[in-house]
Amino acid sequence: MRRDKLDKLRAVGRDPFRTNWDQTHTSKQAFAQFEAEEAAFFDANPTVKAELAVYEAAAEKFNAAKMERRAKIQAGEITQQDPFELPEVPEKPEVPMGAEVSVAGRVVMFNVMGKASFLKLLDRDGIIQIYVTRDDLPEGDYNAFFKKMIDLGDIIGAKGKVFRTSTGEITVHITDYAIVSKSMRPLPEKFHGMKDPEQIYRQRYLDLISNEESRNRFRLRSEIIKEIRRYLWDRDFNEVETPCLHNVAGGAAARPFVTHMNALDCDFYLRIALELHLKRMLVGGVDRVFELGRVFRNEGLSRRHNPEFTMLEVYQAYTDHRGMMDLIKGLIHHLCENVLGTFQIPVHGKDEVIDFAAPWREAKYNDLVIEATGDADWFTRSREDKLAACEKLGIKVDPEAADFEVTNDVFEKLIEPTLIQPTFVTRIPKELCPLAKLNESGDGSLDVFELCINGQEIAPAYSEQNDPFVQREMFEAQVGEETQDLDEDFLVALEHGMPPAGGMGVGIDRLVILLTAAGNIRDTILFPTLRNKSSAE
RNA sequence: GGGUCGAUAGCUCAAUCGGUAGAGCAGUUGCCUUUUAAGCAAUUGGUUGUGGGUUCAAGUCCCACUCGACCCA
Repeated sequence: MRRDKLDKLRAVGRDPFRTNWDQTHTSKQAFAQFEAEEAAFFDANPTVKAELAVYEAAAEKFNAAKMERRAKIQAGEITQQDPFELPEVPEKPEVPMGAEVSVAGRVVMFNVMGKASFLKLLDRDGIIQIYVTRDDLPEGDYNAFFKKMIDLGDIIGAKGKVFRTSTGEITVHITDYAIVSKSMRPLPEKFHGMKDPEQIYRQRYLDLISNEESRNRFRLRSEIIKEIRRYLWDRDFNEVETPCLHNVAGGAAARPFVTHMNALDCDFYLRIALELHLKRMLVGGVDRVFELGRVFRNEGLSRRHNPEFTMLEVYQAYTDHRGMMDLIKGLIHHLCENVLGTFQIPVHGKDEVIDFAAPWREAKYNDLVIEATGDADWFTRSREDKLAACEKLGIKVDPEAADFEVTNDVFEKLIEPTLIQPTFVTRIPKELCPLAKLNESGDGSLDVFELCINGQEIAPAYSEQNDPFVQREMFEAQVGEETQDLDEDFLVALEHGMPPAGGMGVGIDRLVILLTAAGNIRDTILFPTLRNKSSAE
């Protein structure tokens, strides 16, 4: 269909896919410039400002009456032909037009009103309206080309002076334009936007064009990442990039993806964590180090899990998990202040608000379990008694699960979902993590915390294990459970001496879910993992 | 992996008990020089996810498959 238009455009020497357009202003920049010009004019002409206020009040009444009439027509109470009176509106006081701007963007609205038209262009900052009349364009252009050749979805450039319409919208009154890139396919429905989740993920660009909420969320994600970097750089952390292809998939308990390298004829694992390489950096003397990178876990998909996700890991020498508490609290406060402009974040789908400004709770793992089970002697009971107790509590547990796994099921199913406000869960049992230092108390708990917010784990942090002998023992205990291979190279690194350090991992996607009140990890990942679908049409 | 629900025009959605597949937006053709989901008039658009079955008759009932959503493991 639209191919015909390509030929017609080319026939008169207009390239439907131009190489450039000189965009001098984005929508936001044009608004800012005009508002400044307008303010300067009002300062010099205070009477006009007063007259304009009178006019705007009248215009508002006029528009309200018009809307009311339209609503009545829609409801069938009156018809288009019924007589009607609209309130009088005084002559609009003259405000000079602003300077000329050149804008560009995708046409997302096109109202032709006879010899004049309104269009809206979507650019990287938002949406700006342009206005054109027949007489502003070269003879014949408006009827033969402007109205005929521009479709919703085309990318156009437009040049003209800025003004404010009678309804108060800042608009560019254009005198020159060009179709910069013709769209061959129609846009999604303009009012409802794109709804089908599958299509949103597969064709995210259409979602971004038609859904402002989605656009805003991904802009926020970008700003969050920018501010995380700034926060860490300001505190003298070095950003590094370590390999994605690992010989041993270590640093976490997760099933890895396996891939094959032809040149060396050997298998590699896609990394499941950043930890072991970043600790090698500590050994190498990079005392403050972080990496923001993708990790891959070959596990299920859910509202909270995508097989590839973005992780921040931070390591700081000469501190411990307590230092990490200050760091993550400071980081989230920084994001609240510099990105969101608020410390209170609503929870998606719930009538609840997370208050980051209030003091953050700190609770020991064991205390939380005792509180949730109502059993002060929980930890001295046998595995069988615990299993029986779980049944009473309505928690499904694998009957083969080890003692600590039964308890951890209680934690994950009964406690974690209730931790909505920021909570540092400390003193986690040593079986759950082989890479942290044991607490001095000798009770088998670790000097670690798990920061839980909105019922999910956001950031685990450790006082990092730097004793190579203890580390080896703890690895060997884990390898038996087939979750991790033993990373001999890492142990050799530790044997060279690693400074005492605090380390932390932050799931960026989950953080973004939290901070943007999204309901699903897939709303925070541009192109979430989906099954291949051959009929991509 | 298990359960529940879903897939109808480019998009958002209808279609009663199994009986001629419709509407709005988008598109096309007109009218309209400050519109705001603009309006008015006309008009195009479909192998109802795929494959099979039951039936005089299937978008609708049955079976299998594909893709997805939600919940569970």
